[in-house]
Amino acid sequence: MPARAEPHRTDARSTEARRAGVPRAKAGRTGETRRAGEKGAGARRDSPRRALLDATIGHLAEHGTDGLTLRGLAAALGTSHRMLIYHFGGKDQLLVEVALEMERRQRDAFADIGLAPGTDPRRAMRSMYRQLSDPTLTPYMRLFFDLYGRGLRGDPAAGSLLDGVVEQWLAPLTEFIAAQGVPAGKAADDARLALAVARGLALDVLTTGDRAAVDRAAERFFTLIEADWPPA
Amino acid sequence: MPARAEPHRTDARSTEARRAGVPRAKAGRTGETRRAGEKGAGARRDSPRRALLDATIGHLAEHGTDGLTLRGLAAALGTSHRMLIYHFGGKDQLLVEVALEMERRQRDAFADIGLAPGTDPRRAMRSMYRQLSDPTLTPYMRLFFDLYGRGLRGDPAAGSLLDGVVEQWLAPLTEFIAAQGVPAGKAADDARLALAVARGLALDVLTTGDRAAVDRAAERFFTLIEADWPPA
DNA sequence: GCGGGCATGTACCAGATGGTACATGTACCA
DNA sequence: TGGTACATGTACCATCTGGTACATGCCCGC
Repeated sequence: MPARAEPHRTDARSTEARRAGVPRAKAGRTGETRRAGEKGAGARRDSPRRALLDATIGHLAEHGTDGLTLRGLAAALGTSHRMLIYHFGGKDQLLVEVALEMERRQRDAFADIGLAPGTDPRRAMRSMYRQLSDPTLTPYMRLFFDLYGRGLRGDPAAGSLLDGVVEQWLAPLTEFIAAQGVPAGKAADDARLALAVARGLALDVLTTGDRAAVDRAAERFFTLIEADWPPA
Repeated sequence: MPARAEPHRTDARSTEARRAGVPRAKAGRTGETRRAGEKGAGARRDSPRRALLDATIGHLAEHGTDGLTLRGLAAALGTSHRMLIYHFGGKDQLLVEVALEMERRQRDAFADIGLAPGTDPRRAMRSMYRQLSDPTLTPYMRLFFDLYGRGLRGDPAAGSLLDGVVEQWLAPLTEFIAAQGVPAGKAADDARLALAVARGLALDVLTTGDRAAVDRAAERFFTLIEADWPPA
């Protein structure tokens, strides 16, 4: 009976709790149960693992996923690479988890963005844009495109990010646009276009850093598309 | 006097000649001249190197830059990793060269796209779009975003690609739009917007593969922006 | 026909990497 | 108080990586 039995059960449902410090143990559970084991069927909690994941995302947002090594990451987070393997099962699975979490955050971001019906669409659109282009998010945007690229490249670890990256945004956008009185088919096309604009401009600002110019281009888009909507 | 003196002079100006087979020697020149040397000041020609570079780009377009290893690449191209180091000086420099070449191709692509003045702008715009969205280019598009991501991530090797990715396209686009009678400032904003649309839709089609939907979204953009142009 | 320089192959190396083995610390529950 | 399961630290290892050393093939100009 070798091996110690370790966690990384990939249940990871956890209820928020961002902004954690690194781990430094205390409570929580996990349970790798590598080959045999598989006891303790519970879905207790997470905590060192959760903190590690958040810290990892923070680190990747800052430094990118490119030269990622378990040792380097661990050193930056104040752990040992042993712990990363312990909690996540390995490098690839860590990245999978990161991609999943990023996807989750994207979804949450959209939920928070407030498409409350009834608000002035002109206002709503611009407030949406303002929230998405918040400079605070820049590192995460970069990480988003980093993982996006990985997924495009075929990296299965980042694949999960790609799954809903277009469709998931299309649905609410289409709904919003249709609510402005635009016929269904046209609304769907407009939504796809709007998403492309958002992604394209995000790339632009990440590349050039010229926020003012990008803002102007966005404003042009809003103007163009509003002009096409039926008058309220 | 150790070392054999090898090429990778990074002159690489070469006059086209795409579609070469792998190398398999024959003529050409290069000349690494690592530490001392530096003799033969000429800018003779290229050929094994050129072929290697083209083949590398082909391979990267297919497999991405992610797990790239000199040995793996060399095996795929039918050479030894020794030769890649010989001709390019090392892995990083190879990637730099790839990025530079991709940037060159982008520029050429734009030049070929025919913004001949006098042609019907409605036609010109759509022909531009058709050329850029040619399915044959898909792998190269993917590689483009792959390198783009690397650059965003701070990889100095891919940095050269990033330098002009936005501005270089903005200039001719602005010119084209201004030629439709749009005032200068607005034309610049429209150009930036159009570029964002192009990049965003390209990402979309790479992700979803739904060419028809993307074409419809593009068409929506053309319609919107044309409606805003002064009548001919 | 021969010499020099480009091109290539073979062998090798030091370093880093992901992962494993094993010993141990620690908190909670019975 | 003792046990059980999670958490962590210390070594260690096989493998692979980029890069180097060195010998040699091969073409072209003299």
